Amino acid sequence: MSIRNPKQALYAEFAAVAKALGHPHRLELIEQLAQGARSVEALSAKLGLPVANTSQHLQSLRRAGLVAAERDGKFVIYRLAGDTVLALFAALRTVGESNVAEVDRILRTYFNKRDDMEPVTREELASLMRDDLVKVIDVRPADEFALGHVPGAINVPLADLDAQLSSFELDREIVAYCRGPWCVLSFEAVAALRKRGLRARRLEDGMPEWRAAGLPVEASA
Amino acid sequence: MSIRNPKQALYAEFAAVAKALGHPHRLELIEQLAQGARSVEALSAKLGLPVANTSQHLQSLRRAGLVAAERDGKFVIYRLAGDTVLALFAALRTVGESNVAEVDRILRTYFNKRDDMEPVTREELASLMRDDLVKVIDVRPADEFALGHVPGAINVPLADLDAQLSSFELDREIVAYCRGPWCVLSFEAVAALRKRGLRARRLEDGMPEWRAAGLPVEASA
DNA sequence: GGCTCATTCAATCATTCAATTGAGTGAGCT
DNA sequence: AGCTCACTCAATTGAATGATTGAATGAGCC
Repeated sequence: MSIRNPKQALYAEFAAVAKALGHPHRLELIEQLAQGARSVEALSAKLGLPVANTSQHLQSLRRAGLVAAERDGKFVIYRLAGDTVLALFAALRTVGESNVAEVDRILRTYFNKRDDMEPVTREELASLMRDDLVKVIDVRPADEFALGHVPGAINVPLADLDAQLSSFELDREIVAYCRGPWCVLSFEAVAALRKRGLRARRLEDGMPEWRAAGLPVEASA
Repeated sequence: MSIRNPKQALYAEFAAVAKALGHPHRLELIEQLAQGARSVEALSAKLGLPVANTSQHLQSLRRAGLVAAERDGKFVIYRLAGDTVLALFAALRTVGESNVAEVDRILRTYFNKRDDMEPVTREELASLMRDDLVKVIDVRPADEFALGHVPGAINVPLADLDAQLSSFELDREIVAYCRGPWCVLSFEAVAALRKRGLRARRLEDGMPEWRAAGLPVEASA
């Protein structure tokens, strides 16, 4: 590196942070870590990547200050470096959503974007839950549910939805949530429930945003 | 590209946006465009880069949806694609500031970070100006000042500061501002003014943030 | 100590990126 | 039309990145 003025030095650092976000796998890692801290092995299984590859991506995220790692026995547990990372991720999504035509196309194709899928806001759900007016289902895999979920929610991974249908009362609205704003699972869960004649809506965003909003979180043993 | 599920497709798009931010020159371009729309030539002069290189960086920003371009006679005028871009840039700075040790070191070395340089908030300045209690100086180059500035501010590029010193009343506090939160110019202006016995403070952040906050902006002819 | 397992490191190869150069395009001007 | 000027494109070079492989490290466990 040649001699730089302070501004260039700062911008080089910021660019390094942005560069670390510039790979789909690393964004997926951040999404996963937003659910809770995990080992390299767990993350590599989630993403379906070789462990060495996962490790390298995690290290580049760590060098950029986006995640932190600490050893726990044989495992190395990675976690997000702070709440600002989540805010950055959200800002990135917002820009993509509002400025990239392809993103809009994908959202309209695969998600029934803003059509009949109007989500429940977090505040609305908190209020509905106080009055016990809704049943809340968490459609994420069991391990993510275990790391933290909306208090009182029950875990119904998508594959188990049919099996558990009989336990749903017909007169109570169901609210489904997932990892984040565009987790297909909650869209599919709502679609499936409606097809069976139940009233169902999605929660806006997902678990990390619920937590970031300062709302209560319950963790399993 | 192989067949991807919707999430991977979305994340590939978001990663492309992040990648576009992953180069210091492109961040500088965004900072410049945050002051106002400019031609390729003007931007290349500002950054001190060859025109062709500037053009290519601008094009990669455009492909990512971060800036837009339109032809005006012989010139091609680039501008930011929207307010969300500024929010993303701010989020990136926040992450860098809170998570990257090197950023902290630079800020402490070159800027007197948060020591005796406590900035004036935008709201405070708006109020002080209503009562005509302060003199506001814009220390950016004249061309940036012309694209939009705080109403009533006078343009005093750093080089002209000494020459204009005599016009400053001793009993009125001076508030200096610049391009953004870490534009050295306003730090240096405040330091120089204080050395000469004047009361001076910086405005928090800079012009783009003032504009984004919905405060009034005045443009020169 | 020696074994196992999670993770990291090191080496390799293919791909992509950044900067430079010089040629090409398109709008205005005479 | 022919010229100028602002910008873009295309081709080249060297550097950086990403995926894969297999070997090293380091912490627990026997």
